[in-house]
Amino acid sequence: MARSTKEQALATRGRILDAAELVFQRQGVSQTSLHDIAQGAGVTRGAIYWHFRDKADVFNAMMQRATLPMEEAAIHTDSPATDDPIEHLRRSFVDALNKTVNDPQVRRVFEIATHKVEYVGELQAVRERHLHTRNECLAHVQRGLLLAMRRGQLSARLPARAAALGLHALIDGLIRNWMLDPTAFDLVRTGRQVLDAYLAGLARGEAPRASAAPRARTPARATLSRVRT
Amino acid sequence: MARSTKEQALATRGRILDAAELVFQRQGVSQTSLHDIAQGAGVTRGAIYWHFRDKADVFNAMMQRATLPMEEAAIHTDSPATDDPIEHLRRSFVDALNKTVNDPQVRRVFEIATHKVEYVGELQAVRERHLHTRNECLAHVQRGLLLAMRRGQLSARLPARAAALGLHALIDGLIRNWMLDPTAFDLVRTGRQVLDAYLAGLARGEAPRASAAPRARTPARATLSRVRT
DNA sequence: TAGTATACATACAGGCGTGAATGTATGGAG
DNA sequence: CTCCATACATTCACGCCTGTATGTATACTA
Repeated sequence: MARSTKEQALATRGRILDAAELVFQRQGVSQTSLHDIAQGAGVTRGAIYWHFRDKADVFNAMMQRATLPMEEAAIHTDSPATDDPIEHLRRSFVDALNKTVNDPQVRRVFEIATHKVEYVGELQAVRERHLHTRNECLAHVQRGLLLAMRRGQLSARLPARAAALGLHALIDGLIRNWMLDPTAFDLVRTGRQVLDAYLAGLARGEAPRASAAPRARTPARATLSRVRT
Repeated sequence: MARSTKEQALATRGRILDAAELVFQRQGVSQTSLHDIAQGAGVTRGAIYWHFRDKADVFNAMMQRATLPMEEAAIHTDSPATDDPIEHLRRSFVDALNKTVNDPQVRRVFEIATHKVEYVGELQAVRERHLHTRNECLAHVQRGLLLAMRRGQLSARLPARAAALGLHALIDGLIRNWMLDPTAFDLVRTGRQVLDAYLAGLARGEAPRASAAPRARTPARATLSRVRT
């Protein structure tokens, strides 16, 4: 065939990644041959081998294309030292939930990364990149919580790291469980509710100690009254 | 070779499943051939084809062998209508965390099911079984929370279903994140802390009301009466 | 003790996917 | 206008894995 111009080549590359997303989601990564992807993209394997080294390279490119905007957004939200770190975190998480629900590409790639790939061999590196990203996110959350503790918005009964771990696990677990069956519940609404519940728990302190203590303590209400859009 | 007695045959079957666990964990399910498993078990593919239909059948048997005790334990904890449902739930979850940390087989199979398999084709059924199990667990948790609400241990500000969803997501997310890097934090200790924090949040009510979405339509009070076991 | 079902091992045929090698036509630089 | 790098398409050889068919020796049963 004929050689195309650079923009066309880039478009071809994009179509290959688009096709990879769809086929990966349907058949799983390992059950997908480069022929399948090529067919989906309307090209031949030759085109794929031109743009990428092998299937793992296609996978990496696909992941990067989808997660880069997310990571940049996450990093972007770090700089502003707001006067209300709690609300800042809250909004970040709710945004993530919204994006998960509304952006089909994010959902596709997320599902692939969650249920349609085996992290083994070459893909192991991807897993470690995930871990690294998670740790950065965790550190970010931890800083926010620490700030809130200093300002008296949160009780310091449990360490900031543990609180951040829990917060992250809560959102991560919610998203994962929602992806299992998106009709099971409203991710954003439920997410807001449980997020608020967890933050409320952080605001007051620990919780029901071993024996059943019906917890009729002081309301300690004032802490989180200052929430805004 | 020679035919072995029934116990020996059963032992062979067990060795095949043991080998499958190890090889699946190392190479991933799809990258593992029946020859690999046979070699790990010290038999030939013929033995595997005698005991199982194909690789998916081996996988299912492996999953079932590991998860059956867990599910039975979960079901077992349902019956006693304790007078302290919160503490009951708390102990169940902490037990799960302990088991995750201490039982190497559970950890192996969990990691395989989480990161070393693609839920596609025949394995899709496994995923649906997971979902079913999760729903049962969720219903169980929900009943416990509802009971606690009726007894005044918990505020009924957010519906029992959402609270259960969050509780489940919290534990699930914690376990998943811990599996990513078991050295990152102490699962049981951190689990206890965030669990208590979340329950404390449930005990008091919601917390920061987001002025963003002032969905203060219904008094949100009726939720308690609307939900039933 | 003979026969049969069991519990495997071995042998065979076929398909499929990969990677590399090769072909080819065009866009752009000089 | 020429030439070369680009952007693919096509072809080929190889290995591996699967499923099945067949072999075989033992345990059980009557």
